[in-house]
Amino acid sequence: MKAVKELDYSPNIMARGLITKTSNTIGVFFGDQKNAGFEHPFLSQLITSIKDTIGVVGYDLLIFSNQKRDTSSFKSICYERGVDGVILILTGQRRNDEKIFNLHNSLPVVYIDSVPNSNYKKVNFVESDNEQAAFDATEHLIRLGNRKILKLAGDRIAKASFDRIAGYKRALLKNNMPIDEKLIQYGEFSKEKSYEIVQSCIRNNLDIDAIFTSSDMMAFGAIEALKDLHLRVPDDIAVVGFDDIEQAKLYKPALTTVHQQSYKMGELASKIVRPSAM
Amino acid sequence: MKAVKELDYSPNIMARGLITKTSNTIGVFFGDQKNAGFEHPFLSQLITSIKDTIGVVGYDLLIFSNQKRDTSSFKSICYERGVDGVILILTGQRRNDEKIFNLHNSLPVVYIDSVPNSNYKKVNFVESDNEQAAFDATEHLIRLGNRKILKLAGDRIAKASFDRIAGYKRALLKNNMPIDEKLIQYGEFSKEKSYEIVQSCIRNNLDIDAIFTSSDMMAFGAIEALKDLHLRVPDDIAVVGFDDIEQAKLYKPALTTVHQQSYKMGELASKIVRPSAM
DNA sequence: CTGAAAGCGCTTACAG
DNA sequence: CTGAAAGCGCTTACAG
Repeated sequence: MKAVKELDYSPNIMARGLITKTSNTIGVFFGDQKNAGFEHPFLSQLITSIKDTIGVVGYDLLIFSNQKRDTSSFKSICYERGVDGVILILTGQRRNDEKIFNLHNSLPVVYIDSVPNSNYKKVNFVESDNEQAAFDATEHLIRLGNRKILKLAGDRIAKASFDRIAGYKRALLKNNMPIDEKLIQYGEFSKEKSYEIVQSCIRNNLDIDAIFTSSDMMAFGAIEALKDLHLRVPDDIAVVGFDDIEQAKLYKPALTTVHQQSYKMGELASKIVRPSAM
Repeated sequence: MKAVKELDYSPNIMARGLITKTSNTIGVFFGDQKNAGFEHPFLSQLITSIKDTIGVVGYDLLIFSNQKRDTSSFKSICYERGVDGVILILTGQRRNDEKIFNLHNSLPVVYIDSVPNSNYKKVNFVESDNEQAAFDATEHLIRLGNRKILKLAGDRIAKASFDRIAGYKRALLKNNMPIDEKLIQYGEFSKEKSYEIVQSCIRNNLDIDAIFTSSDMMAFGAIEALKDLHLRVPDDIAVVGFDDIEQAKLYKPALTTVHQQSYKMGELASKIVRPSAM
């Protein structure tokens, strides 16, 4: 131990990993689209929480960023880097079933808020109760007297997207309101895309009195579009977001939104991926 | 190659690394204090940009999160994980010279916005021209007629902190204004700490007409404190921030602030740490 | 050009 | 209990 100190020695984890088949590393796959980078506050909070939670029990965090191997399956990428578990946060990203194939039976896997709809019965995942949350948010808008609520949904892939639409529909049905498919648009969780959709809806005289978006960033895009068209929020058109990111509080007037416990979600995912250690 | 496809084979990077002494991995040390996590938009943009830049040339990103080895030196941590280069983003964090000792001559190292003041002549670092930026911002406040400008500085360690104070001082001197050390306070880049400082300054009747903070988050803390004391911004007290994070734009009225090109900084740091590959 | 051997720095049985 | 050997999955010289 004296020599260890003197030489500032520490064991080479690669050599150790060759034997023990462990690396004390948790891998994370992160959306690679613009709207799904760390800049998104909800996602960066997830990462912070994962980093902290696994750090306490001795793990480092590997972010898969290498774009030169985009044809490999997630399974082989995980094997290649020898991670002990993997967390998938693929919000807003095209999911390729081929890439995910076989991943689940080779190491601990958990999705956060982005389990593919076709797959969610077979895998671990952490998410908010999106259906109920969307139901509550929509009812809130209805109680305020709104009747023509535009649902600015996420993508057509993730369970979270579908569930938020389902909650919206359930609230309409419960209040004996018709479901108009033209009032359901897909903003891909993108502020810019949402801006465009709202601009085009208003310009095409779509009759709406409120907008319920599937993320706060989408809500900001929607509000910007409304303002640019000289519509007042919420007087002319009410807007409700989803996520409750920091900006929602700072925004004046503060954005009405659905809170997601991002820190807790990251923590829980970390514990699922390393059940023994935590 | 047919077998490779069929078996979904990919080489074990640990075994390969044992021979080649490379891992196609860039390590990142990140501040571990509350105010320096990914939740800080400036920092999460840096990480996004590093992730993207190194990803294009085939690298993954290792975030050192393991808290169980906090006594090791950075050098031994890097050796242990076999990273090919390391980026240090230690804003707002106590820097321990012992930990950094010897790191610089064992692998490519670059600091972002956080080089220890005692060390900055010997190492690579990427930063804004903080002195000039602080000078410009302070002059802006002076031109608006402000005479008693509180400098809400960062910490007492980082070069960026000192440089922003230096720029502030130079602007005062150039305009024949006295430098009052009581008007320089350290907010540790923290919103909460800044809130407290401003509260206590005002309660103690410190005579100020403007505040120049060293980060936007600190500016938000300052503004919150002023509002809670029923002071108007900017009518009673003007506030200028630093960073130009997304929130600064969304805030109403928009926060006056100094722009930092965070994406470019991350990109540049990535290129320095892997000069051959980019 | 092909194929077997040596060796990277560890851990884990195993022999002494 | 101590110490040498085998082996993890690769790469790189080297022999054939």
